[in-house]
Amino acid sequence: VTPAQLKATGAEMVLSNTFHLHLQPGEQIVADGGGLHRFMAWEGRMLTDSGGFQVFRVGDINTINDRGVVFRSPRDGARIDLTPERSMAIQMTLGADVAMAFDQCPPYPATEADVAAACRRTHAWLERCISSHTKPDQALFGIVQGGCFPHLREESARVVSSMGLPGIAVGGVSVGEPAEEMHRIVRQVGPLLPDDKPHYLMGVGTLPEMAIAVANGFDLFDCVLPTRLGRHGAALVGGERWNLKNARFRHDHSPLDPSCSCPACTVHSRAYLHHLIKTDELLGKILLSMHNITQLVRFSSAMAQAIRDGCFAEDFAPWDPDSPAAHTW
RNA sequence: GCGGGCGUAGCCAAGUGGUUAAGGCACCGGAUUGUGGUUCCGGCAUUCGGGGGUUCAAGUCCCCUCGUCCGCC
Repeated sequence: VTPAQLKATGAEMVLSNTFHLHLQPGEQIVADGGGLHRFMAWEGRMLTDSGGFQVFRVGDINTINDRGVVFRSPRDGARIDLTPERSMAIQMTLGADVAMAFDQCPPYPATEADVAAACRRTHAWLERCISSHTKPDQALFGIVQGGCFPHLREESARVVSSMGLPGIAVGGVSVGEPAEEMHRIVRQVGPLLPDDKPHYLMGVGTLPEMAIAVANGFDLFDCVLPTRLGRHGAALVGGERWNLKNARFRHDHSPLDPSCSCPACTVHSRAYLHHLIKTDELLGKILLSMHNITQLVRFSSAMAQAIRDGCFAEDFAPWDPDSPAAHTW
């Protein structure tokens, strides 16, 4: 979607990816283009991921030790050497408003010993990130690890909270663990974080999971889901996922979601969206992505209103007419 | 009229006597959680144009028939 289209959804912040931008086009080109905001013409806030997650996700790691990670570029096989210092340098060059610490995100499942080692390394790397981060107009957030082990989570939350950073993230979730595990971690760790700093839950997620997280003190999220679902033909409607490929939409000329203000819903029909998706038209993916982002923004606004009105809870579902928070939707 | 080729799912097809008839597209579902992004997974022919025969066994061989394409008159 274009920056103007994204702005129209009500979104205020964009996450950009250090790993991918480093591989292509390279951070120097972004800097030469006036920095990330100007390069992509996004006037709102921006955050860059550190690349730590992609290292674990993309695999093909040559070596990983206390110094950093060496792996092969999945794009052209080139050797990539990523350390906390290097990640900070790249992120400072990119110039987002928020940079993320370079962490080690263990896969799921992982042994307690492996997760404990990843925590130690993540904490040591965090100190190096702090030392090498010298861009005063850019915030640096630390990341809590600890997998599914409560005592490791608790220790990591304590260590990361003690660093005096302007924001704290919880990572190592939504990496393939059962949803209940993730909810347990969110409920445990959220309350352990300092009240006066933004809490960022990385990689989450679905609307119900955002509500659980907000109920436990989280403020910030990022997730591929709204756009990935959009690209694959699914729409978030009334708390459900609808697959627009389904034949039931072929003759349905009503609006996708009559209560939604996005272009997909206000100017097009379900039958047309179905047709665009079935014919693999780029416009279908764009419209559904915009719709899904709009739903996320709308859900966030509804949560904020419900908190002000004293009717917010973990099972927040404002689209349900029987919900005490129905008026926020 | 004569000679030859071909008929297998909605489409393109593999199969040349031996367990439950490849595969692809389309179609019908499902999945997707710190962006590897046109992805992944599952379903979809009790039957091979139709009929008869040979054989323990036929999509495969034989006969008839229908359809279709090519060549020659």
